[in-house]
Amino acid sequence: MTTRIQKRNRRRILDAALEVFSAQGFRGATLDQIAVEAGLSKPNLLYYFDSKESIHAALLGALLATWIDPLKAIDPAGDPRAEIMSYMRHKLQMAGEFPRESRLFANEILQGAPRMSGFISTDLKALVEDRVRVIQGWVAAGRLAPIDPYHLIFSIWALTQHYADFDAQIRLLRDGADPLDGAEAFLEMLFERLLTPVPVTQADG
Amino acid sequence: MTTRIQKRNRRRILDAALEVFSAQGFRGATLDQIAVEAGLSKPNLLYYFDSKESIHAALLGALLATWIDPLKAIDPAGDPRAEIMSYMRHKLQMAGEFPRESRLFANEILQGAPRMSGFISTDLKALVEDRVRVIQGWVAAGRLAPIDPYHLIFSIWALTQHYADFDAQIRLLRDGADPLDGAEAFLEMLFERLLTPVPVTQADG
DNA sequence: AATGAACTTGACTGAATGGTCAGGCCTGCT
DNA sequence: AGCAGGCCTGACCATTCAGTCAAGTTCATT
Repeated sequence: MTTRIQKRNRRRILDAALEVFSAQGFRGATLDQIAVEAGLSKPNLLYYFDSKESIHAALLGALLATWIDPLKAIDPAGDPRAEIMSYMRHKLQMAGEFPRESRLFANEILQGAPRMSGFISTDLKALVEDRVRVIQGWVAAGRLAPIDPYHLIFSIWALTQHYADFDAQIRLLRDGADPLDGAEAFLEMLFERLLTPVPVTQADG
Repeated sequence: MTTRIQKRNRRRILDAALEVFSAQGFRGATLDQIAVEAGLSKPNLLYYFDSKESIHAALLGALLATWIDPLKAIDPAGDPRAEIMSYMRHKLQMAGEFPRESRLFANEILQGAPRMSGFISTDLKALVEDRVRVIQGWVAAGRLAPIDPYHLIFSIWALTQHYADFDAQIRLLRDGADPLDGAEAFLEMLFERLLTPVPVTQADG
């Protein structure tokens, strides 16, 4: 069983580790940094977790569920455009609320997903393929303008996570302003137009 | 002056270092890895470069110019939509041709741009601000539908670099298919629609 | 062929870092 | 209060890694 102290310290460690891993990557992070950030001694860290690796694994494990939930929430019976817009909004909100998690994930993928390829090529792949089929179904039923479902999903990921992952760059370019300023309105417009079939004009014909 | 051998070995080292740094990040990369990849001994690496840091600096330095060139190439006198589409296409092509450079850059920004904040907050910032003004000028002149110039630029960066930076994930999700398959057509459509003003329909009024 | 400069390397050093361990300190329970 | 188990730590170890160096080899030039 887990005691009160265990709960508190595990939480502290994971929070500190998220801070450090997301900012430095796995190899760049050190147990000493995490220990300082957590306000614990290094041996005490290793009392609660077997190794640096296992702290990282715990973080990734916790991340996976939260990461794919919004994609699951897409309702095949709902209005196609509304469902996709809602998914995009949800992802953008997560980029704002959990930027460290986003960067942890980005670090992992950038390095070739060494500790996540299993999850990606099984669970995530199955889910994405399912959602791809949902979107294809919408298109086939004439409820959505023809679109490549994979690239639609990738574009939502790219555009929303960019605000968390490239936060440092955006801040430097915009005098420290919150990177998400104006992002929602912009993405709203972007996806609204992307999902709206363009009327054929005489000029094109 | 630089000899034939110097030229060859410096090139080998930088190429090997790009391979390793882009895949492992600065701290994750080791001089031994780079030495093996370059087919040289570690002390020999340090005969050509002062330190690990200076190899990295050389790579970033070389990257900067190539990185901002396309943005410079946007012509204020050209057709707004054509110029922006051309910029997007150029960036996408770079993601395909220089994915390692893109990941090197992504690694750097993810870690908070510790070695690039100077460049970003001066040169790049000035250039981006200039291009923002160009786009605002186009909008003011009625040559382009109203749009937030910053987010337009960010969206081009996000969408194109995603294919290089998240290459591993996309490959795992699409059975190893080239991530760029279909990307150009998709982005073409996306930005075409984004930059095309939507006609007002009766349903909205 | 001779010579000096450019190039190369095995063997090394010191610092950083993940992890161990013996022993001490709390905390909750009786 | 006493005590058993959970909690914590200083000191330590082994490994990794950036960087050094003295000594050798190759190259261009004459």
